[in-house]
This record gives sequence, structure tokens and C-alpha cells, in this order.
Amino acid sequence: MKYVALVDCNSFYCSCEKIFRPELRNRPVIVLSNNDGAAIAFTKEAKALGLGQMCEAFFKLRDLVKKHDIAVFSSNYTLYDDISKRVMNVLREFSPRVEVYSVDEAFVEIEAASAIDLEALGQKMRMEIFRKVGIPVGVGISHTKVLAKIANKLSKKHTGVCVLVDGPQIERTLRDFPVRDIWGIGARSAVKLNMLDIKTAYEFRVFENTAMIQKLLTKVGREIQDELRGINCLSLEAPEDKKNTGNSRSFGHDLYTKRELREALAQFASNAAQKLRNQQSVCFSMSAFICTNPFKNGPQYFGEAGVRFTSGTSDTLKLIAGAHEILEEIYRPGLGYKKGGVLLNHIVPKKECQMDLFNKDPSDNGSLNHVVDIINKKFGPHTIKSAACGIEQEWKTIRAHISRQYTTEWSELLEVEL
DNA sequence: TCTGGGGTCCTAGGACCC
DNA sequence: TCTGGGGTCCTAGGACCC
Repeated sequence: MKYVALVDCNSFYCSCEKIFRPELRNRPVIVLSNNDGAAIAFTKEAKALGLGQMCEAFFKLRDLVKKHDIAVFSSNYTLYDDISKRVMNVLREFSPRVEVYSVDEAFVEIEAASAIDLEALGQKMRMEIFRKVGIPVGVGISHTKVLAKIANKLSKKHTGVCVLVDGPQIERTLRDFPVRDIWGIGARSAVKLNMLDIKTAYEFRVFENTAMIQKLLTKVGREIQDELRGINCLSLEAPEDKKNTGNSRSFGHDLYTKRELREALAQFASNAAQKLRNQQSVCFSMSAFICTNPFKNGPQYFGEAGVRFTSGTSDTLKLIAGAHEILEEIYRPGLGYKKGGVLLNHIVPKKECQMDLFNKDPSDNGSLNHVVDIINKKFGPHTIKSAACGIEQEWKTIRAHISRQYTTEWSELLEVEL
């Protein structure tokens, strides 16, 4: 029999930090968003203090942090990405069919003869990941992705593994499972279902009027209902190239001048261009935005516009020029800007890219970008970049509590004294 | 002082084609 | 008297995810 497991890392960002700081065991730990603005990850010790219900503004937590000696980290995505890859590699030892769903979770297709085997397999996954990478995970196993998600949630309350297969056990579990907690059912859909008097996963599963579900929740909702019934609608997916990509950030402080915004947007465009080249794609249009701080009183502004390219491009310089062109259009003087970003759209693989009829050899700085990529790969990101991005970058994100690049930077390896 | 960033999918409706 | 039918493509907006 084929089953699907959902493996999910516990408090992933916090767990990554704890690998290299064993003294933090049993201490509350939180990780902050970009700009140290809000807390976004919490260990169970931090949750026990009442944290973690949602994103929480860090400045509101300062007293609590002091009082309970909470360890605080700025987010270190380079580290988390690397640890994530290691976890996924361990999972691939269990099955060739692994779908990396996000940085901290993956679906794994597995085969087993009985539920007892499944339980043992789940435990083995947990042990191996902890032994090889040092990250604690929960494993939920069932017939479909949606059921595996539910099993995974329950696993955290049990032994770290929850197997949910046919029989009265599924029914009992679904009766206690709120419809809002089902994967794919958000706040809006939950309200609609509640109006039909559907409050639990079980009630959703046995609700007979599927046409009504289709109408209210579209195809998405109908497939979730089928998955609850054990019918596979959502198969494991192979990784695909991004159809949209971008880069945006909150600034360390409000920006007023066009000069600073030009720098920031140039950097965002560079980062996005890099992502595009990493997947060997080009884009045919881009957009950019700048906005004021919605949490502040005073006039609010959200400016956004786009440009198109006659031929596909992944050229950093061309994209920077595009971002600057957009900025001219959307910039309004006198405002304090808190955030900005660049988005790339109409992305296609480079080799499928339609040539420009009137420009047979589009100058895309192909070899220049290639060389820049090689240098930055070898000597570290931002070793070489367009001067348009600025040198000091005073607008940059605040990261006051950043940990080291323990696993990706030679100069930041952990030192061990013997 | 101070509130994240990066994605996906679906649908309705408009524009356009022959 | 009286003005088609069938289709594609694109976009904006909504909803959801981690």
C-alpha cells in the first residue's frame, strides 16, 4: 500500500539556532523577522510564556524577553536554507519520492504493509534526522496529503509520529478536528462552511452536497473534501521553476530621498535577477513598489507600476534600469517610505524564450552576468555588484541579533577548543 | 524608535478572434 | 420581423500556504 507522510520540523528557525548553541536547550528562544520587526518563530518554552499565537511586534515583547531571559535571534535565512537541505537529504534516504513543500516541511511517498510498519518508519525518520542534522521533527502518515497534514498536527501531541489510516480511528479524529485547521481552509472558507453548519473535519467529509462546496469554495475546496475521504486529488509535485519571483524588504528607517530608494530598488532588482539566472529563466516584465508605513499615522501611499521588455531578460543592469524607470513614475516627494520591492513576471525558461524580431542579438550582458555570478559564488554574495546598489546602504534591514553562517561560510565556522 | 517575505492556484469578466 | 456561436488569452482580485 502507498501512503504519504508529512514531515515537519518543530519550531524550525529556533531549532536551527539551537543546533549550535546547546546551552539554549530548555530555554525559551524566538527568531525575529527581517528588520527585527516581529517575532516569527518560537520554541515550546517561548510558547509556554504565551507567545506565538501570531506575529508579534518585537518592541512589545522587550519586557517579557528580559523577564524570562528569552534568547533572541535575527533571522538567518542562509543558515536555515542550508539546514533545510540537509533535512531533505535525509528524507531522500527513505524514499525517492519527496516533495519539498517549504523550508521546514516535506511530503514523502512511502510503502508499507501495515500500520505498525508505518509507526516504526515514522520513528526511524525522526531519529535519523535528529541524529544526522540535529533537528526535531513530527511525522504524520495517512492516505492523502490533507489527511497527512492532520496526522502531522496530532503527532506533536503524541510521540512525534501519528498514523491515520482507515478505520474508526480516522472518524474519531476528524470529529475532534476543527474545519478551520484543515490545510487549505482559511478564515474565509471556514466562515462559509460554518454557515452550512459544518464545524468539524468529519462534518465536512460527510457533507453530501458537493455542488454547493464547489460553488462556495471552488475546485480547491471540493478537492480538499475528497482528500478527507481518502481520495487522492493532490499528488506529489516535482519542483518547478518559479512563475513569479521578486525581492522586497522593509527599510531600517524611513526613506525620504529618491537617491536612497534608487539604491534599495537596485539591490532588490539585483537579487531578483540572480534568482532568475539561478533557474535559467528570463522575464518579460517587471513591477516595483514603494509604500509608507501603514502603522504610522499620517498620509499613506502605495505606489506601484510596471515595465515590459520586448525580449526576455535576466540581466541585472537592465532590471535595475527598469526599476529606476518605475521609481520615476511612482515616487512622490515628502513621504517617508518604509518598504519597497521588485517583482519579476512572465517568466519563461531561457531556452524557450522567443527572440525579438527587430533585435536579433539582444544584448543581455550574458557573459558579464555569468562572470559576476561565478565570482559571487566563489567569494561570497555581493563581492561584486552594480554601484547603483550603493556602498553604505544605510537603508538596510536591521539585524541586531544575527547568528553566524555556521555551515556556509569558512570564516564563520564554529570553533571548538580542546 | 519599533509591526515579515515569498509564493501558488482559481475564477470571473473583458477583449479579441473567426 | 431581424443582429451568432464558439473559442482563446489576459488580468485583477480573492484565498490560501509557510
